[in-house]
Amino acid sequence: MGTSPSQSGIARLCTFYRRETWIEGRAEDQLTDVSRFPGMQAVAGFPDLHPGRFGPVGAAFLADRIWPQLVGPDIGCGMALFRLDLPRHRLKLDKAVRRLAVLDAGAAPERAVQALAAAGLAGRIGAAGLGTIGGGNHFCELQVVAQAEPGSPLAVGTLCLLVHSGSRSLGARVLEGIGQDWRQGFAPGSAAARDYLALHDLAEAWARLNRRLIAETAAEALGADLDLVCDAVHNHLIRQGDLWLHRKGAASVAGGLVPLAGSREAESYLLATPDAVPEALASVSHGAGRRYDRSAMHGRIAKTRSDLAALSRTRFGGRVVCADRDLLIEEAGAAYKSPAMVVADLDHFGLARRLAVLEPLITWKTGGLA
DNA sequence: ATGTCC
Repeated sequence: MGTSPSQSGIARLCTFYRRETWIEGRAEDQLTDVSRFPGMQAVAGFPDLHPGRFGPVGAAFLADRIWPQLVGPDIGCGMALFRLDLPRHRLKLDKAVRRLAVLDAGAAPERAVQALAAAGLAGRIGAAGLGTIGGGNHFCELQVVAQAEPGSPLAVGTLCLLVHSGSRSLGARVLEGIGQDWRQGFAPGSAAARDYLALHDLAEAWARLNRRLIAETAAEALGADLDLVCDAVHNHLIRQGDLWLHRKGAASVAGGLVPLAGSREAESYLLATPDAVPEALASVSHGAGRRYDRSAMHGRIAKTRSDLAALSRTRFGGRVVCADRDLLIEEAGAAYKSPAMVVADLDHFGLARRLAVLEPLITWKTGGLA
């Protein structure tokens, strides 16, 4: 673990990647910048660290103030893994792709309203948009367990759904709606902080519900029952005594199990997360981390028919459904680092242990024209 | 990240 010398008034900064792990310099600069925010107590950087708009992604920040930009616009975004009771031999890939097209419409309105009420959120936040995946790096992926370690809750051959999504336009509206004052952070107890926290908590609850409804919609389309294995939020804010823990692209280990997303060309992982290293701020990586930003990918992959066709098939024999050609290129497997290296780093520092390896079968981004 | 910006 890399640790900066701690002095009075300077945050403790710990990084959890080995020397041989490539981290973009600009992301490390952002991590240092944030560690110098007034009142910052501790910062943890993980091996999927990469640059973001307001600060690094793949990090956790403990502060005596509330910094909405360190959570970002997609409040409550997270990764949820579900087990399906569908036997693999009954899965017909192309038929499943056709059936999953219902994902573009989101959850049925009656179901969305009912789920919102059951979650105690009726009248506090809208049901519109529930069950929609969104854009960017979000997806709903059908996976199969390829390897399982002792203690894994998932057996080899089990079909799963991994859902990566958040609060859609709700979280973005929260960040935009609080004006520009947030650039200096909010003092806890201030009216601004209370307003932000109330909306933040709603957006986080909505996002968790959103992931479940996406998975339920997909499972129903496949004729399968499902049960939740784990759901780990990675963009949020949570109180820790007198301090505030901000996570940006860093998964909470509160549930003891965390899904770590691979890419279209790399396996995902189920991790056991013991929370035994206080400097890691009860957080781990949530994915492989970007190697190339979105614009750089357009310079690396041509928008030819054959290149786009290649991106729609994976080395696992799977399918990628993404009618938005730009997004397909921006989210190509080549845009991401190796999740195996990320997991190796987390294991090296005692933050996570590999329980299962999952291969992608169908990645659903968007079937409609964007 | 955004029924987003060009």
